[in-house]
Amino acid sequence: MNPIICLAGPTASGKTALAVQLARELDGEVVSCDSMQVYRRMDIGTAKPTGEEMQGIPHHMIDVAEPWEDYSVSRYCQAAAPIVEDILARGKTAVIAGGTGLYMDSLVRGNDFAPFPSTGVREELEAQADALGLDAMVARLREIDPETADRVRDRKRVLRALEVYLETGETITAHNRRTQEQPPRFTPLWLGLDYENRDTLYDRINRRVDLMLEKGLLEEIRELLAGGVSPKATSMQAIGYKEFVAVLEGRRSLADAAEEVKQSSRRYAKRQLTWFRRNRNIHWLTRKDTWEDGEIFRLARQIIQEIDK
RNA sequence: GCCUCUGUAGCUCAGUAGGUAGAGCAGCGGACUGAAAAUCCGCGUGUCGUUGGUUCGAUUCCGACCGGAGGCA
Repeated sequence: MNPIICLAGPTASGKTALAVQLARELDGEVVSCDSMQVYRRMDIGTAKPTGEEMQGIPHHMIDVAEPWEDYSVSRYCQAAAPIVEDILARGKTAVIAGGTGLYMDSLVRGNDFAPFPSTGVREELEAQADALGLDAMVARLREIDPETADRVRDRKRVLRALEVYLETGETITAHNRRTQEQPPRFTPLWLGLDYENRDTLYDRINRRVDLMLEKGLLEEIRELLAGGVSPKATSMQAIGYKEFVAVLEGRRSLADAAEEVKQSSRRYAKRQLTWFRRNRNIHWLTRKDTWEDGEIFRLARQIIQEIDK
């Protein structure tokens, strides 16, 4: 029996409930894999599991950062990997569940990240990009790392690739190749959650946004801002936060913002599915509209048992 | 009841002097190695209301009908 289960899926697909059910069944603990649930006091808008929903199952990697900090993949992996090891050492099952594909893949593969640039390097590159234009930066990248220059065209990645080279003297292509040659850190059993009909998932997302507002999302955001969190902080770029900050500042109507949150969440779900679809190891649990709660769990259990044989 | 306007993509609309059509938004697909709930790339998905007529050919012209909006009564 594989003591590591990765449970992937788009937002609002039911990961939280299934993760807890699996952990109960398999004597496990949940390791959250969510780039926004790491922040404390961002509870409603990130759909963080409540104490009741956790049903006594230990949950890790939730509330591990302050909302004014800039969290990152590497920080996540550094903290989560030892936790997974520890769960295994205690003879329990680690249920790694969440929707942040980059974090999950990086944790499992044991990705090594090029160091953060020394102060000023990123700012300098940003300034150059502003002055010379993105094309000029791509041209510069092409001289040192043509592979990345051909593949990548968005500003963030072009600048990051340059930054890594300037800082380490190694191209990001070489760095990635080197880390990918390493054997993966963990070899989990992969499960993916999806709905047979996209519209069903979208309905759930829409309803959940309304529910968040009813639970007091606006008040939660008000308190975060009052507590000194800048609207520019990474945490405030989360869907359901950045839009409602504008409402609190009187710059847009609640109805208008709520619509955008729903739409952004739907697009986000689509991007998550795109990310996970390319993972050929995932056993997809496709939920049909007619299914009742519990059926998805029975399917998951059945798949786990079959693989075990 | 009569008159006028209107009906084209999921929505708002453009267009074809007759040769089966295109924008925005929505949607769909993809990429992704220290911001990833971020960032970026690609793709029109269509009984042109219905039905007759004219025509080699009708979404386009003509008639009728159906739906919508407004006006007169």
